[in-house]
Amino acid sequence: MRRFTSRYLNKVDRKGRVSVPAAYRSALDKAGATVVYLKRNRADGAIDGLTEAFMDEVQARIDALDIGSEERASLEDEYFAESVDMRIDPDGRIILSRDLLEFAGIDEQALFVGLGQRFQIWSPTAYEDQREARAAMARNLSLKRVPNGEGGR
Amino acid sequence: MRRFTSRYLNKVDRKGRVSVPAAYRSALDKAGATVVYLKRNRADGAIDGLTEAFMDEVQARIDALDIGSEERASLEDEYFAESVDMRIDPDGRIILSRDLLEFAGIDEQALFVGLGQRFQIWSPTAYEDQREARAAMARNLSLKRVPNGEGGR
DNA sequence: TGAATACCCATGATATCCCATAGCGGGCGT
DNA sequence: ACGCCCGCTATGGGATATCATGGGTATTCA
Repeated sequence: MRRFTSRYLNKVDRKGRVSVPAAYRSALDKAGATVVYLKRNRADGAIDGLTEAFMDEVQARIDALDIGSEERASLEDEYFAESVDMRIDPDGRIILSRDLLEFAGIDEQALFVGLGQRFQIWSPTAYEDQREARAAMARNLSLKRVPNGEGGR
Repeated sequence: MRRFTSRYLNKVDRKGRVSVPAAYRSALDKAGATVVYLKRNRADGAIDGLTEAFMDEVQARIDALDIGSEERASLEDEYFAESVDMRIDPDGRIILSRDLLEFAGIDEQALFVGLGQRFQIWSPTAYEDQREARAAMARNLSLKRVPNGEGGR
């Protein structure tokens, strides 16, 4: 599996553990990653699952900015302070801290949603609430071709 | 872990000791660092935790400036004169001097904020006060691709 | 000699690891 | 084409290691 697709509804046990869907784990293995970055996404209230490779790219772009600039500080805060790096345990699970569970409104069940390069973890009800809006927007959008020399990686 | 992420709220005991979050210690080990530089950050009132590698990058940028320029002298002062190097004790703690505690307005609790290559130590209330401003700025920024041959290290 | 610092140990809470089990699906052979 | 068997996945529980924190004691330096 090369990218994150489909949806998986998994249980959160009372220790806060959730199984990462096997398909996602295989996508992560492919990238040589044993860690996942979980980031609060304040735009939609979900938890973003990001790969090490993605964070490396973010890091590279931030490193290119001026040290001491407010611009750099705010981006560092947005990407790193809002993220947690999680190891996937031997059984394929991660732990969602009380903090993250509360942020995303997750209690018993966590919905994994594959979005290609990244995935999200939602409270099932919260996802349902915004799903129609996303679908409606997608119906009115088309995918433009990438101009030469851009859209890297 | 390879970088500083997330936030950790730790207690400052009456000797001025604070535990460095285990994840940060492992990031420091990974970088082969035994010392951390603590620097008063006069721009935002927090304490910067900087690695040897980060200081090397600062040094490189300063070395590129004109020798004898006021600009260079003031940046040297800001980055080197303001920094103290801290040893981490066998239990994973550092001591924040009365001086530093006062500068950052920290009393009982110290908030560690991971910012990728560096971290900061804040008074929880002071951090809260400026957090929204940083978030707002981040929302209006995007991370541009690093042009070839730049943004190195 | 006194204050600040370094080092040692103790403790509760939490996370990490290990093992066990149930259920589903795929593959295989007949 | 059908059914059986095996392996993997998701999930639960218990044992173990690690972490943050507190206190005590030695040591250093002025």
